[in-house]
Amino acid sequence: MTQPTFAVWFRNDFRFHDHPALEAAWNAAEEHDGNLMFFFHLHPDFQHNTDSSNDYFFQTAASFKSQCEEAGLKLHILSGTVEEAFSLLAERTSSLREIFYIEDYTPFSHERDSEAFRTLEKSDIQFTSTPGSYIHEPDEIVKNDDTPYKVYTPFSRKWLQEDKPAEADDNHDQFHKRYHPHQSLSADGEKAFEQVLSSCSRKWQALGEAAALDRLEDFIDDRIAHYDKERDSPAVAGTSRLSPYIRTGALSVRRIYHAAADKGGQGAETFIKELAWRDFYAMIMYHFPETADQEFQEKFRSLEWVTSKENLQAWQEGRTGFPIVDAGMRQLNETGWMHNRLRMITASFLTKDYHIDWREGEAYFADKLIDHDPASNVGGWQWAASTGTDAVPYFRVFSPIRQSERFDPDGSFIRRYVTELADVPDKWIHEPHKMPEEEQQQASCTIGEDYPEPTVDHKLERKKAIEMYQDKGE
DNA sequence: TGCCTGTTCCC
DNA sequence: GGAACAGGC
Repeated sequence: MTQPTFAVWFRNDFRFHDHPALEAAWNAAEEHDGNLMFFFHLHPDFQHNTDSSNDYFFQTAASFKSQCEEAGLKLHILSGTVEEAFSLLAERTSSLREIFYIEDYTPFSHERDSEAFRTLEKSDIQFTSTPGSYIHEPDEIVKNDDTPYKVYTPFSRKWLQEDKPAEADDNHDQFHKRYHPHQSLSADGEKAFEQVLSSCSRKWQALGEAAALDRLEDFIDDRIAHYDKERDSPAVAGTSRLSPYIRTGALSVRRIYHAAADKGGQGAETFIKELAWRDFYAMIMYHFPETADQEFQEKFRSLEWVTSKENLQAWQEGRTGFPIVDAGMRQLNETGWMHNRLRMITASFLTKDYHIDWREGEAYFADKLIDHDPASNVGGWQWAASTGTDAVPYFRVFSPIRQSERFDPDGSFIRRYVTELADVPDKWIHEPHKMPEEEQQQASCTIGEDYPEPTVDHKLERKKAIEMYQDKGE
């Protein structure tokens, strides 16, 4: 009799530590004297866009594939539509009994998973999900009347009180015992994956699980103690920089939580609240999936956004004429990551100064951010656009100049990314267009040539923005 | 985790 | 002319 096969479907969880689906598959294989198998499905929706977000994701997947191979295991790659991929999987793996995966709650994932279930519903192959992508799953933290929270602060209070899940057992050093080297499951899949990788041309430092665990250790040992004081200065490496690992699953958020909680202190407490924000936005998107592309506040669904290709492009390329905005956008374009303070500033600028639809900004961030998380990205954009739940009130408009003075006082962050302003004196770094001609010459920076004039009048646009929201009946 | 403006009080 | 504060958007 053939041994049953227990598969793990890796999706955005490229790790061995704290992987409950792996643990469950391992336990099932042990119990039934079966085999383990791993696979990843290269979804066609992602295959043709290799902007930095997907580039980073696929290269992490590739590094995990190598990590598996080094451990004597194999990560099979399936390609094609979900239906094609899972039909092929069932056809080629006659002993397949159960597929384990970590639950992911975005509308996209939900749709993809349903398609997979439908494809195999007539077979006797089971799907089994486990938690593992969040500290508390989206349906776990609810109000006393069982309805979902809509405001972060009360949510976070409840979130902080709850017992936290323990980590899954990690038996990966034993996996090879239950792994039988199958032939390549799908030559097409392997080929498609190679093809995608060949168009991923960026060089990333420190990809994958081992690097992620190292960075976590550095953060906990050296930086978390000052996190509360330094996280708002983009010029200082004060944030954890763990988000790309969270997004790819190279690092478990539950591992991060326990490491931070064990360390303790004010910095750790502030940091842990940021982990709660991630759960909060995942929870919002789970309960209100339509807010992935519609305003949470219904009265703002009819806002009349301005269409301006020119301004959108200026924002994307970091030539708005507002140094802090341009520095943030250039950091995103160059590194695939942006400091959170700057995400707020650039998002506020796009929506409140250019009056451009937040969905434009959200889509751009989704393509670029190596830590792109759909729920947090939409949540952050709707926060900045004042259309979200618990969003910034529409009349609290960020001033790109005041924010710059407060969070990059000596302009060192600006100078790092907007190099044409490198020699501009501190006095003018936040508003270089006010610099007298003589000083422009000394700084080798002629405004209007080397660096743009401000593309809009902030004071005026602020007023227009407030009126635009006010008209929607407050 | 907003910013501006106007007022008062003091120097 | 600036600090401190209140109120409005």
